[in-house]
Parts: sequence; structure tokens; C-alpha cells
Amino acid sequence: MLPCKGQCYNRVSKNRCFYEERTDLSEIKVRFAPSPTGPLHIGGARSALFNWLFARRYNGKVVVRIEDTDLERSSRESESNILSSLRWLGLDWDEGISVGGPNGPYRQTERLELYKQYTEELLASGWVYRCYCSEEELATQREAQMAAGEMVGYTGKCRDLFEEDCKRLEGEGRRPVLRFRVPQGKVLTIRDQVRGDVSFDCNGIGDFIIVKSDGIPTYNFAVVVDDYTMGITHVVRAEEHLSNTPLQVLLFEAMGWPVPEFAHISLILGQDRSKMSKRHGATSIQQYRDMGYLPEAMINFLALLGWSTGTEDEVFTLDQVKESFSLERVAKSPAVFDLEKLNWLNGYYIRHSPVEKIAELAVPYLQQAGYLPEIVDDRLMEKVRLVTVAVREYLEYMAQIVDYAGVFFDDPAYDDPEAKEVLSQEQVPVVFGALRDKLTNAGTLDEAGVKAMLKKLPKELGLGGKNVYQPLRVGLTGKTKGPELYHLLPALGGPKATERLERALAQARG
RNA sequence: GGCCCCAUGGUCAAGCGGUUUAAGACACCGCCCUUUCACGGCGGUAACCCGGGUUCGAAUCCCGGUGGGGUCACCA
Repeated sequence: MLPCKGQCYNRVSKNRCFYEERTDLSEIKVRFAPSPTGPLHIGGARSALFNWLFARRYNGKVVVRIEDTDLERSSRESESNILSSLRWLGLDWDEGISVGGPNGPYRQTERLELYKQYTEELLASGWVYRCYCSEEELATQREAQMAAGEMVGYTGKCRDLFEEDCKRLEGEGRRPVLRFRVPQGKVLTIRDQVRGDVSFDCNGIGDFIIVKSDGIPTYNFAVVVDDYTMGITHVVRAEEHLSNTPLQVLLFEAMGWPVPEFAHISLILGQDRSKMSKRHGATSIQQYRDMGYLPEAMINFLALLGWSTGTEDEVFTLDQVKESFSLERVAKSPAVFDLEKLNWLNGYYIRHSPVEKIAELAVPYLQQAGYLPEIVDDRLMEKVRLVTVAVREYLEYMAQIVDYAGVFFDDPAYDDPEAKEVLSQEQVPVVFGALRDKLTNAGTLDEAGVKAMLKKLPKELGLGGKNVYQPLRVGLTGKTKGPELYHLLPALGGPKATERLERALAQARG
């Protein structure tokens, strides 16, 4: 492995080098651990991406684990939705849910026995104790603390209960939670790969719950057990978890387990600079997928949110980022989600991907608009391809194609005032007649042929270009703006074009 | 409110003490291309939060303030 030589590319912060901290980089193992309480969120997707990138960059392993200890809100639907979004983005994993591995199961509710085993240890060593305070009691206490401006946290009421006390309280029907005995007077310093060292005073941390009264472990406990038993070396996650980290470190230490490296990436903010949520519009990967955003664009965009190459490159593939990613270049400050830029990037990918691929993506939207039947045969697919060629430069996302594809499928109404004006021009019948004659003799229309044909037209008619092209456009589409005529005609086909010109003429006279 | 994080144009960001009269991208504006719209090309407007230090020299380092955010659940 490369040693650090001062001018180190992998410097983690000013005075620290990534290579100095982990000598065996092939040992790197990260995890993405969503809780299945909803679809994959933009922020979650970025966390997954950064984890993936970091692992792949150093030939490490990725595990996907499901954190479903919130029985109320977790669902299998959300779980499969998250997994499908991950796959859609092109992020794979070596171990975990649905692919298996040596450290399974990978769903926390299926690991209850394991947590129980470690709970016993903690209980025996005195690190945790039973607490019988009710939720109501704690809530009122919390409010009082808040109001008084005191530190909010458990006061330690049940810290030193005797066996008899426990029996009595249980006799009252109380079910205990298990709390961790947070050592007082201790300062914990967390090494964070993007933030440097962050310190927390344990006096500011109340004894926290590690097992709920129903016997299910809480997030903070399950995470620690899993990260240890699964051999996770680096925890890359959103900054909102930073304040949970000391609690987890306390648990690692109590168990005598090595503490993994942490990297807390900043949050993605909405336009109003608060943490992105539903009220900021579309926030799930699924929604963007449905609107016709391409996974390449999403990946590219997400990678640029909080990370940069350091060069002037802005457009790149997942494989390319994989080669250059490093936590060192991850920004510390939060990033506002900029839909305009996503749209530009997605439009860029729509314009630069193979037409066939884009045409394929267009089909469902055109079907939904009623422009295409359920079964699309080869002939129709060819038309879709030509339509795609004609309109793709207008699109920011695929769903917008219906706004531009109408002229290819619906015959125009010629009711636009501007269009009527153009059709009433005196040269119109002659121009239309000329094109009709050419189309009749042309056979199958292709872009080059039509281009050549159109180019000659004004001269042959002794007219200016504008007097020829603008009426044709209006006659063919009923609109004064739209795709190039040489894209329009091949997609429409000769007979349909001729028919429209005649109808336009009739309208103009009528 | 306590604790924690953050601070370069409207947004994403480069910048790691002198090479900066501060890159690049999106957005915006103008011109060109196109006898339409868009695409594309060219150009332009626009930023180092404030105050103290340290230093010959600070956007870059330190401290304080201010501002923004996160977190304080038997949610994760």
C-alpha cells in the first residue's frame, strides 16, 4: 500500500493522513443501513453513494443492513422500494440483505437473539440498569428541563435501584427499559474523517435507553452490535448522526470493541436552508425516477453535492467518480438542493445518451398520454425514435416529452391567432402545393433528404426563406415554434404531412 | 435553551499563508448560430459574514461575535 509522503493526496485533514490510520486498505468495510420507514430519500441516496464510492475506491466491501427496530413505522414495502432505488442508481453491495453473507441475518428484527446476548453482558458488568420511569413521567420532566433551560436528559432516578425495588415496580405492572450508565466527568473525542476531532462532555449526556420496554433494542445499541459483528471499519453517514456518535462510542468502549472510523457528511438542505423534507417537493429517488430522471444524472448530481473532483470536471460517470473519490474532498458545509442544476444535468444526459435508449424511456410517458398503444411494434418504435430525435433537446426530464410530442400524434387545430395570421399569407397555397408535390415523389423521408429538399424550396418558388418555412411549420403543426422541419417531416411521414397541409389550407380558406 | 457542526457570488463549489486584479458549473443577462423555439458557441453581472489577533504577507491559521443548520424520543 502507498505510504504517506507528506504531500499526500489522501490527507484527511491538515495534519492527518488516511494511510497512517488504516494500514490495510483492503480491509475497508462500510455499510448502508436504511430504516425502512419510507422510500429512499435524496439524502439517504447520497449517503449510500458516498459509502459505496469510498469502499469501491479502496477495494473495500459494502454491506446493506436493514434497521427496522421501529416496529411501528417499518414496512417490507419500504424496504423493497429502497433496495430497488439503490439498484436503479447502480449501487451494488457485497454482503447484506437479499445477497446474504457470513454475518447475517441483515435485518435487525432478525438479530434479536444476538442483541439479547450482549444485553446480558452489559447488565452483568453493570453498564446498564433497569429503569421503570414511564414515558409520561419522562415527558413532563423533559418539558420542565426545557423550560428551565437546563440540560435535557435522564436524571438517573432508577440508577441505583435494588432488586426489591425492581420487583415492586414490576408488580405495579411497569415494564423496564434498559439504560446505559453514562460515565460522568469524561470527555469523549471522536475522530471524524471529514470534521476532524469532535469532543463531547459526557456530563451533557443523559443515561440513554438501549433496550425498549418491549425488549427491542434502540438504534444506538443495535448499530453498535451490528457494526462490530459485521466488521464495519468506517461509518459514513449524515451529520444528523454526529450527536449520536458519542453514545455509540461509549457502547463500543463498554463492550471492549474497537471503535470504527467515522465520517459525517453534511446535510442536504431545501431552498429555505433547512433539512430537506417532503415540503421541499420531490425528495425520494422513486419520484425522480418516475418523472424520468436518469440514474446517471442523479448519481452525477448527488456526487457533486458535497464533493468535487478538484478539477473543472462536472459531468462524469459512476465509474469515473469511483476512481477519484476521497473523503478528504468531502465538503463540511451543508449543500442546498438545486433542482435547476439537476434539471440541466439530466437534460444533458438526455441529449447525450444514445437515442434508442432515450426513445425506450419515452414510451411509457407517451402511452400514458394516449399517444401510443399498449403494444408498440417496430414501426411505431421507429416513429418514437424519430420523435425523440426531434424533441429531446427540449427535455429536462422524460415526463416533459408529452408537452412536445403532441404535434406528432394529434392533428393541429389551427386555432392559434398567430398561426392563423401566418396561414392567411398569400403565398401559402403555392408553398404547400410545392411541398406536397415533392413529398408525393419522395418515398421514405430521411433527415438528410428532407434537409436538401427544404433547402432548395425557397429558390424554386422565388420566395424568401421565412415566407416558406414559417407557413410550413404552422401548416404542419399549427404552431409557430417547434422542432426542426427536417426532424418533423420524417417522423410525420409523407402522407400525414400532406394531409395536414391540406387541412390547414381548408381552415385558412374556411 | 444546552450541546455539536458549518460559514467564498442566488445555488453547487475551487482555493489548504505569497502564483488570486478569487477557478469552474447551474441560474441570470447580452451577442452569435438557427429564416421558429430549444440545443450549441462566445461574452458579461455577481462572492471571501463581522471584529480582533498571528505573520513581512490571511479567503486561507487562532480567538471572539454574528448568522445558518443539526441534535436533545421507549425514531432512526
